[in-house]
Amino acid sequence: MKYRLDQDKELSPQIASAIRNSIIDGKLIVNQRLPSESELCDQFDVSRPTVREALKRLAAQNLIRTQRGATGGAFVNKLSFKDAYRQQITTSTLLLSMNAVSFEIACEARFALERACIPLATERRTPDHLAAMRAEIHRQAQPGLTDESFCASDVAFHRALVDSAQNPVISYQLAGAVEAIEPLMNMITFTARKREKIVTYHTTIADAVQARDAMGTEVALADLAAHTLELAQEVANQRKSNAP
Amino acid sequence: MKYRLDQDKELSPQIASAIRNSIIDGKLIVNQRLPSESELCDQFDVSRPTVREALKRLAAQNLIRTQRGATGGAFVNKLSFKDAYRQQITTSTLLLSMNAVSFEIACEARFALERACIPLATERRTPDHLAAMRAEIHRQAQPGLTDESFCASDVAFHRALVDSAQNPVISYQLAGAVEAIEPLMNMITFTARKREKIVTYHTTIADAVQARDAMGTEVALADLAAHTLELAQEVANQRKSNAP
DNA sequence: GATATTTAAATGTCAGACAATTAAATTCGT
DNA sequence: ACGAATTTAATTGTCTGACATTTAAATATC
Repeated sequence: MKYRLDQDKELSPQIASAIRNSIIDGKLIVNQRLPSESELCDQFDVSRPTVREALKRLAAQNLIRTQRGATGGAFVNKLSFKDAYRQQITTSTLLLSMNAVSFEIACEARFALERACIPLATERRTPDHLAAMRAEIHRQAQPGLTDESFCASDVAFHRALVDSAQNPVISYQLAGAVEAIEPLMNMITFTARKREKIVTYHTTIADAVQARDAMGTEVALADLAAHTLELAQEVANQRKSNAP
Repeated sequence: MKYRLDQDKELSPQIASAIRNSIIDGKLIVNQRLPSESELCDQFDVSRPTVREALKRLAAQNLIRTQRGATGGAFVNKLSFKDAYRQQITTSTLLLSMNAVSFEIACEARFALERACIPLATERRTPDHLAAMRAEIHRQAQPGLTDESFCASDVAFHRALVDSAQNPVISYQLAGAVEAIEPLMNMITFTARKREKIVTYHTTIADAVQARDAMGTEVALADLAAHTLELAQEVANQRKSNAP
């Protein structure tokens, strides 16, 4: 079955698009093998490099995987939540850095979105989730911790909170919000952040989650958001007075 | 300046990765021109098709754009919010369909996340935002509307609500949640959905936003969520009794 | 029958060529 | 000297054909 391409446009995006649509429409299902490269050459009436460029585009989106060898070929990939996380974090990170999003806007978005999971999190949290949160708090209180590790632990804490909602779609969506903003947060961590205070806020949040107190959790998270913004202001002011 | 690649692994992903990292690290900044393909061949010591496969991977992520001609080449793309939206919607849609996410989980996530924007939306909404919401409600009440148009208007309504928060990061994050779940919602629209009732809920939401009543908006949205879930249950039950 | 070898099919890479596009440089006419 | 038309050069897009590498299945060998 031949597929007609518009010869006036670039070919490889058209091929990629055609295959992508087949996947979205369900004409190609998960783990199904695509035709071999030479078969695709025949179908689309193009050369192998052109087909390969199209396939690489799809591989970049994790839509297909390729295997060499006799029974090899390109297979429709089951897009895992993990792959989707990673992609989303990369995209969000680039988006923030390239569009010069202010810390205020990013921080506002991050805490607003995180708030979304609280009713479900307080309702469904298990002892395991609580333990994970407590463990990170304990880590954050240790004196020898590097700034980097502290920041990672901070992310892990919020991740545990989000995961308490036990809704993979929410976890996926919030991964981008929480983790992409981490690089911006570092700016603060490395300078003004007072760990003790953060630990206190985290403890208040964990306590409220443990008590299944949605309102209390929301308030505590809002306090943390406000505190974070204050710190950012401080850092900004210091920079202004230091190097004018 | 030569760049060393691991010859035991595939080359084009390594090249793509190296360039991607340069962009993330800021070594390559927006609108900067990358070396020409033949220069990249020299730098990485590979052939042109290999370089091109790497570039196509980056193009698939909207990280670069290419231009032909004398002053052409590959340029670092400014990832726009719009591009990021589209990517996110595609990824989310595939993620939901491939992982057999239930309607309950998706719906729960969608409304939980949308709730995130309400405090900001009620505080910042302008007459324009209200007008956009009212316009969609008016459209939804018209009798001749196709199911498809009704669904599109539904999405536009919620989009206007989200945009009222006037935070582009929130709008971007929620685009995936709201729009990716639309295909799943269609399942309902085309069967049981009672438009009148939806219009009533939308009106209640718009009224609450107009009154800058955050709590009222949250309650109205929660009601809409509950109603949507009920409809889904109905549809599921009907299917069960129709074709057992 | 188990193990080693061969074979075939597929992707990964390379080399060189030509076409198409585009902006700059050049030429030509006035 | 200036403007318009033409040429030129640089760059990406595509093609052809070849070889290398990997992998599983088929075959041969002990």
